[in-house]
Amino acid sequence: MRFEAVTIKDIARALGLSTSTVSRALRDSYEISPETKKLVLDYAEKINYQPNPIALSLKERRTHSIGVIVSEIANSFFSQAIDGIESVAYRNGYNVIISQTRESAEREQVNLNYLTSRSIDGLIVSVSAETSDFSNFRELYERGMPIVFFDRIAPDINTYKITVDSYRGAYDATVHLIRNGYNRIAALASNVLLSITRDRLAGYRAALADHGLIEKDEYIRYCQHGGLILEETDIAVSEMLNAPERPDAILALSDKLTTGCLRVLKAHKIKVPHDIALIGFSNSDLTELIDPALSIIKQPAFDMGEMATNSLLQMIESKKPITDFNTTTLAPQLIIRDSSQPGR
Amino acid sequence: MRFEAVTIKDIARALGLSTSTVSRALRDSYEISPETKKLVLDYAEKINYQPNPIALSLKERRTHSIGVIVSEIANSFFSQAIDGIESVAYRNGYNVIISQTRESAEREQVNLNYLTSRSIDGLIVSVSAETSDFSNFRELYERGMPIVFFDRIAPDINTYKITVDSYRGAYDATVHLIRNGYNRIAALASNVLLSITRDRLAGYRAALADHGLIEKDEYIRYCQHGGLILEETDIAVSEMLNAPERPDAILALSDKLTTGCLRVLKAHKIKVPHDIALIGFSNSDLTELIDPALSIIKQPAFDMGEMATNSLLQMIESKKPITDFNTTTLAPQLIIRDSSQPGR
DNA sequence: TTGTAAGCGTTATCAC
DNA sequence: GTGATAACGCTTACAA
Repeated sequence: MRFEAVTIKDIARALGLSTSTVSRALRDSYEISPETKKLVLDYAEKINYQPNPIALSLKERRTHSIGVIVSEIANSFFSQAIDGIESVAYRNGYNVIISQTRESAEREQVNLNYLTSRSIDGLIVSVSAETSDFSNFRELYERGMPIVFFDRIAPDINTYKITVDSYRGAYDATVHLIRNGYNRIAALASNVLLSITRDRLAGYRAALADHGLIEKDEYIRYCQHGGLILEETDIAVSEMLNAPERPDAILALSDKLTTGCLRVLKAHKIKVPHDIALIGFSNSDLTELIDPALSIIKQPAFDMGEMATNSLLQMIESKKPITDFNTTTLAPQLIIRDSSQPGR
Repeated sequence: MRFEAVTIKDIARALGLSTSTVSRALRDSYEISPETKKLVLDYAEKINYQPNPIALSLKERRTHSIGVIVSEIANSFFSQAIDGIESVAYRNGYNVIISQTRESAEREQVNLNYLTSRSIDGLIVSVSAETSDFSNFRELYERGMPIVFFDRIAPDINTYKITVDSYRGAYDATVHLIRNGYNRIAALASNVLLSITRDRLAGYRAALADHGLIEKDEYIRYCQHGGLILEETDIAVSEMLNAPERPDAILALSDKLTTGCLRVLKAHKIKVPHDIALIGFSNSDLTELIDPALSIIKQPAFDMGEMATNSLLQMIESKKPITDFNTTTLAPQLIIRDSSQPGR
């Protein structure tokens, strides 16, 4: 099965011209006479000529494609971010090539090799939960591949980064819990390797300290696979519940963990917020419909995708190398609903 | 900013060989002596040679990329389907290029032009809600581009199609409502142009007829943009509520419409299922957490993505043209929870 | 104003 | 066993 294509050569042959004349006529070059132009243009139109982007890519050494690496497409945060990426790419004539790591560093590496080797002009990445070694990204970057990180960033690579103020999001959410009278606040965290896990935990800890609460090890539980497996979340939450002093509130530090935590609590017949309050990072559109209406820290995912893409395109299209990179830190949105307030 | 690449030429020059020898050595050709092979392979390894996929594409006239056109990425059903598509593509060494129509036929057309002209080997499509004219797809298809449709299909194009039995899904859900004592059942539908809208409505109507219930025009409302705009859903649901005899149950015919309908009902302070029962098509993971736990018709989105991609790859890689296409119809899953049962 | 030829990176065909 | 050359589709010096 093959897609049969019309080429410049076909036009040239049909019209008794050379390929270069046809090429120039198609690009409306000043060197070509109006008559020839019209002739070529009309004929091209007639036989529905479409330039071959592959040939152009080979010549121009750019593909007008950008690669995207995320852990999981079917996830509110990432699908919203990809939505933003696609929007900007579309407006600028770029294709978006998607791949997912499923939180595996190994798969991330394979995807990286696969996407690069010049079939893309640039890369937008949110690293996998397992990634501890960023040398592959660094190496690629140093060899000239424009890369922008968003959300889960590579700390030591000097390029554009789009993040939200995770520290503040966790801090504010924790303070909100404290103000509502909770003082045995647990944190359900993703993989400790992730930049965002560390930032969010730092915010949580700072809020506790600022309010004279003592941080307890048994109140912090990690999920290596970011809650991709519900069982993992189940174990983590169960451990919290079995702590000598059961927590009275839980702060969940990622999308999957927030809803996963609620699922586990419901399975244990624990009422939220009556028995335990819950607040967490989430980007689902449905959190307000949930029972109880979930208090969340929401990230501007769509905007992050847009901004990451704008920065990337700037890097790709800049003539001179960019050295002055900045990290854009967006504000998370704290949305208080029922799950984190006593008496609801 | 440019990605500097190592080519076969560089290797040839460095080793004092010809490019053809290097090429053959790299592909482990029997014509090349073991010593030369080792020399080339070692050097290629050392300088991290990666073949240029663009050059290969030009030569082989295939890109190992497949295009995907959906209405919206940030939608449970589509993101799960894309997940399935990416999985199969990844296993088979294909890239996935995503674009979204946002339910606009015009944008669909632009994306189509943009993706095709041979920068992809095949296309997976779920048409936009607005699409009434399939001639662009047909033309492209007849010119040799492999296309597979899923979910929202083009009825008259003879190729692989992956759908769910929408008729049955709607039929069974309606019967379920009837058996639970509801007899003023309304249907909240997406754009009437869509194949799935018509199929689902047909199932709904058949169930009513089979149980001696009379279909009423005022119980059927359409949303032109598939509920992409909440306002549209609000108007449709409000009209239903204002019918001379208010419906006692609503069947929502798409993902966005199901949750949108619940949102509107809640805004109107209408209790589900006490005042009005609700069941609808949905692929969200969170429906069981919603208040009330939503009864849904779920589509095997991930599987559909996988199957669509398998069929497409078969078309792409088949030597002889395929003529014997089949339409795969998967069973929807009816999940009964609280929103559609009286006394819950 | 138009044509010729080289080049983008690779492989297939033909020579030697 | 290895090398030259042409070709994939297109653009662009350079010639005419």
